[in-house]
Amino acid sequence: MPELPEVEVVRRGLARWVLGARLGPVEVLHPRPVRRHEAGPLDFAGRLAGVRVTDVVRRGKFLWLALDDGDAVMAHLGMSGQLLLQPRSTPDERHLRVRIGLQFPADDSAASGRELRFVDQRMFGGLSLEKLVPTPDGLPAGLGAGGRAEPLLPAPVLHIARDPLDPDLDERALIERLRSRRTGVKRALLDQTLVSGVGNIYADEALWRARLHFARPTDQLTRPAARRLLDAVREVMREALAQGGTSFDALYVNVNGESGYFDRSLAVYGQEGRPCPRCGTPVRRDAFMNRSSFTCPHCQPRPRQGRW
DNA sequence: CGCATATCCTGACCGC
DNA sequence: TGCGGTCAGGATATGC
Repeated sequence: MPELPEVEVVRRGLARWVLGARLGPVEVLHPRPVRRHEAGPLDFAGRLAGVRVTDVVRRGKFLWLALDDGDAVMAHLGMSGQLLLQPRSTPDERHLRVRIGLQFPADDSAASGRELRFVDQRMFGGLSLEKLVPTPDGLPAGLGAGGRAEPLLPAPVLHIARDPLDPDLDERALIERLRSRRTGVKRALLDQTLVSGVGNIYADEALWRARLHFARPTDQLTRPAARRLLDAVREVMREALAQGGTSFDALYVNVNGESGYFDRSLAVYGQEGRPCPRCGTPVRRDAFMNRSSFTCPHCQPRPRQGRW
């Protein structure tokens, strides 16, 4: 499942290869992934044709192509979304949903002859055309190509909080907001309006590193504990990015949540019954929020009055 | 308002 | 072989 590190790998790939390209023609093969576009798939395709990509920006799990007409193509990969830069001759993927033609300013671009494909089996994700608006705090919206600070963000991203890798994240304020919540710490981590980019996998991995149980009430967290948790989130995301990012030089942009990182480096997520890498106690799985949470029962003891 | 939960969606997998 | 049930979970709408 694509969380922040996987989306960042895609952003880097796109920034490298799609910057400056003109979009079009656009073909929507399934209406659901463009459901956010009120005027419908045909309008979506028509409006994209001819615009030029000026930057590729990310906040949390949201990604957008800034366009030279002041709008942006916003993308969310949901659970199974992929953005692929494929040769036009490559046969359509089984779950190809949107095809976006690319015209490059120079014929010698390594990406010439390729098109951008949105592939998504389960269609929780999608693409939409959005207005770019200033951030409420006046700080940059996110980082684009070459580390450029972009001042604008798509309107639907306004309520999405800064992510742990954002240099403008106000960590002190976040810690106080976290501690003022009346819920369990994992629920808070997954709340994209508090801090963005964290999904089920990195939440479990960070909680394990910080030795916190997911049901620990947020208002019981000391400031140092909250700080350790945020550091753990950043650390696990940076490590994942380093491993997942090994192939972003290749002319191929891919995310399917099954990079080598997933197989090799997860301490607890998906590891039910396997030994905790720290103490050897078998990892435990609990149902939580209609999904699973993985913990080491020894390193992360359940609080007496936990909030699931 | 803050917090919790139902919903969307497809395909792999399992037991019968 | 087929069938029904379960599971995966990010964002959002709705409920309390």
